[in-house]
Amino acid sequence: MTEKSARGRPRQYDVRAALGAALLEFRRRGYTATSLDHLSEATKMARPSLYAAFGSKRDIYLRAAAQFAGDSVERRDRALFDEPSLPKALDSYFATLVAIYSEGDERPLGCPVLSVITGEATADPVIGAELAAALSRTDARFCQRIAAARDAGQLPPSTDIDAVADMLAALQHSLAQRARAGTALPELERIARNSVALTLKAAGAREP
Amino acid sequence: MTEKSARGRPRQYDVRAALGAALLEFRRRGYTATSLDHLSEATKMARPSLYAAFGSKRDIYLRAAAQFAGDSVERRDRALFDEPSLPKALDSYFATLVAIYSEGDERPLGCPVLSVITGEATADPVIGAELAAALSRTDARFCQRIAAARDAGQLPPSTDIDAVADMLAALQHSLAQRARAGTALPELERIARNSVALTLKAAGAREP
DNA sequence: GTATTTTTGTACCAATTCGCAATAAATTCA
DNA sequence: TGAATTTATTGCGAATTGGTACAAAAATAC
Repeated sequence: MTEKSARGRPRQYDVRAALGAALLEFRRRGYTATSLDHLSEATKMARPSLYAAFGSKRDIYLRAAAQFAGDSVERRDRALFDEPSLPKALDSYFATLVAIYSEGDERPLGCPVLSVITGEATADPVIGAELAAALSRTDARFCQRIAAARDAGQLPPSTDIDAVADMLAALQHSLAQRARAGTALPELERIARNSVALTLKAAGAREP
Repeated sequence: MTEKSARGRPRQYDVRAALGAALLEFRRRGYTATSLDHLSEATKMARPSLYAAFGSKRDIYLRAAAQFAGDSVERRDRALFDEPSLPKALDSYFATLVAIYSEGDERPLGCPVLSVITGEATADPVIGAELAAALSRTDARFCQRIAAARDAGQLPPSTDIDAVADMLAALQHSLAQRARAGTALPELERIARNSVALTLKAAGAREP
């Protein structure tokens, strides 16, 4: 027996697809320069429908970014936490990351948060909080992963977890910035590999 | 004998001061969200006057950013190149940098380029080129400084100049991003000190 | 004093922007 | 079948945006 839908005219949009299309627009232009008309075209939804479905422009961004984060976090966490070897985990994580940053168009679009809302973060408190939260999440993940490696004996007991995590976060911020500036994927990959190797060297990682 | 001015009504604005005020507005809001009205108020110049003096909104940004870069490059180069000891040079350079990133308002505004135009870089080719050029200039400076340190015997002859420079550039990108997200100066300083120390350790720097 | 030049200031323009009101369309329920 | 509900659509409004035309103001030159 097919499930009966609720009353009312059926939706012509798919929430996930619409949010995905919206985020691509935001990534193409940056937050402010993406208009409701851009979003309307991309989602094939009229502006009032966008408002009814998702709320204001800012709400649309926040929901789209959250969906993207939710979709990609598993991919990234698998790379970071499922591999017992720290060097391999980091290489895999950053390879995944630069692939994400290079997705979407014929030229890289960078990070859906760092590359899209950085300009607006100071003047708009909600956007600023979103940027700060994104940075904090990344920091927390790297701290967690470095702590796990130290506890597994792959790093010295005296390892300064925060300092090493800061280096890895810096690499992530840099890759996003470079992707946004047009750096090609192979170059991003080279930078990631070299920097991971140097960071591990500095941290005193045990050879595998 | 006082110098006679040219014909015409005397200017009521100072070019340097106007461009400085304009850049502060751009740093406060990001590029697109800064309107001609914002710039007009900040510079105390009417919009037609802004056009006559500096050109379009984009021209204003580019000129203001160039003036800022010109003013701060000496400060930064002095820190980086005048100090023979690489660790001291880098510490001094990044201390200068985070001070710059924290200047301007009661909360840090980050980098006048990386923190302001990143969102617009993909859709506007001129802005994109400006972002890419800023990244390239930073890369070139770090490469030059690391090569000088290797040639002075402070780093091993086999040092991978590019890889080390990439790490330092990553730190700079990260500090800009963190400043923009509201990170306080003491925290930026801590991250910079720790990251410089780890980078030098990875590079095999000689103890002073 | 008039002409020329440069700058300032007012007024205006066309287009865009975000957001809303009202209505029509498409479904289910009673 | 009509009512209720949800969604889509058209039209609109107020405000903003980047930019321009033109006249007035303020100086020098003759």
